[in-house]
Amino acid sequence: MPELPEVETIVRGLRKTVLSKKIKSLKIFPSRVLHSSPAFLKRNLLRQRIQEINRRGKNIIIKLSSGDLLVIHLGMTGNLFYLNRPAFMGKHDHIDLEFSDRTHLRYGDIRKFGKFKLIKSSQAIKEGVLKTLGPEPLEISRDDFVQLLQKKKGRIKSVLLNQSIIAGIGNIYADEALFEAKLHPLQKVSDISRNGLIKLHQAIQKILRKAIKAGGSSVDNYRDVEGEPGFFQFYHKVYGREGEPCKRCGTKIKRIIINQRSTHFCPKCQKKN
DNA sequence: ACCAGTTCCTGGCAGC
DNA sequence: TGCTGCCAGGAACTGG
Repeated sequence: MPELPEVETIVRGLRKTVLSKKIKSLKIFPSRVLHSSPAFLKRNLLRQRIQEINRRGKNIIIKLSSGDLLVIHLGMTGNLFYLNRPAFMGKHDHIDLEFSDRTHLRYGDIRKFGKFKLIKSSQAIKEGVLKTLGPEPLEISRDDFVQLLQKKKGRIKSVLLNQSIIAGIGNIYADEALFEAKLHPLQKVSDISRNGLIKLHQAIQKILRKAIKAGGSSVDNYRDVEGEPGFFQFYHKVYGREGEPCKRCGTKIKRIIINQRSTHFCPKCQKKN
């Protein structure tokens, strides 16, 4: 499932492969992942150049030469593949952009939880999707992070998953960061000490940086734009390790459900206070 | 205003 | 072998 490190890896891959290319043609297979009509997409994508590729939270933002933005969210199973030769559209492919050098960028999504949307430059500032996102976890300072969380209520795991509080962390990295910071996922944010929040800030940044270096985690079907898997899953200390020994103390890793999400933690290392 | 629960969607897998 | 039913979860939505 693409979270911040996977999306960052994809963005870097896109910069390497499609930056400054010109869109020559496109194929569209309408489905619920398309949040813009085929006619609107055709009108605004054809003959545009890829001017900039950025990430905001888990969103990929492609700026076109017109100034319009292509905003892509990969949901659970979305993918963007760079192809240097034409290929048949797969069962779950929704969009294929062909560039003037005859290479392609293909967007697919098996479970259709993703979003593919074109935003006119004039609407970009008003656009809610990106406006409601919290700060970037790799950019927020220690003190701003502490201040931000101190104002929040609820359990720490739910807060980390809430994109309007902090953007980009999903189920895997929330569990891994909480283990790293030795915080129990059910701990109320208001009960975490200033020192605990500082440790959490460090833990989040450390885990995300390491995961980006590893090209993300390929637990399900995640692949980068060139089809390569990430390898951070080999460094997971709690996620997907229910019943296995904690790498720190040997206690069996526990799995519970919080917000309908599996949550993995070490009951000995991560105590509630 | 806030929080918990429900829904969308499909492939993979366990169990019979 | 083939069928059924459950599970994975990001985010929008609903109901209390």
